[in-house]
Amino acid sequence: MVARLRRILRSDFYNRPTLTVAKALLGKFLVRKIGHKKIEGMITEVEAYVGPNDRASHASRGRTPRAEIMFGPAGHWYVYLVYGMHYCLNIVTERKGYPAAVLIRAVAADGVIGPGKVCRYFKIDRQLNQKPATWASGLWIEDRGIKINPGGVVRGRRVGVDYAGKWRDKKWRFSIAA
DNA sequence: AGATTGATCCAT
DNA sequence: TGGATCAATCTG
Repeated sequence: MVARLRRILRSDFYNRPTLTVAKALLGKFLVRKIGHKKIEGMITEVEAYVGPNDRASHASRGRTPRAEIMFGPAGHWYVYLVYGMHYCLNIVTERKGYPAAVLIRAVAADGVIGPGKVCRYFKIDRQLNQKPATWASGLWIEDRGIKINPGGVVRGRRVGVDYAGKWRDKKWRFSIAA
């Protein structure tokens, strides 16, 4: 019997190039703790939003109150409302002062679900915005020893960013091949 | 294909 | 202060 690995990812994991972090997050486990209950699922799809010039990123308009967290240190949650009804969950990456984050687009838990449903399923709302991804905050990511080999990763264009000019075609969406 | 929904941002 | 925009989902 193999010992069950459960290692909570720390800030040094997130404080690396965003594309590296995005790919490395595939196969990791998102864990939500509410009281004595836990909600868990494996991350299956992510998107990278990188730097101040990425027009698809909220940070491209500078340090606005909403995007400010993306300029902060790695390993913090960025939760925001889209379309007036859904929350999206992102984890801030790279060094303080460089705005970047990875959007958690899909998680395998009772079937694969999209970004709005991820937040509904995991009971994530703005209370978690700007909180660290630690046990204390009630939402973190664990390494459970699952390795995704590079051949099992699908690369594609990001979703819903047709307005983003030359940044539209960046293949910064990564998912686990079905 | 359209409705829904509201925070955010920018132009006025 | 008002209007356009939006990293989504559901319904028909």
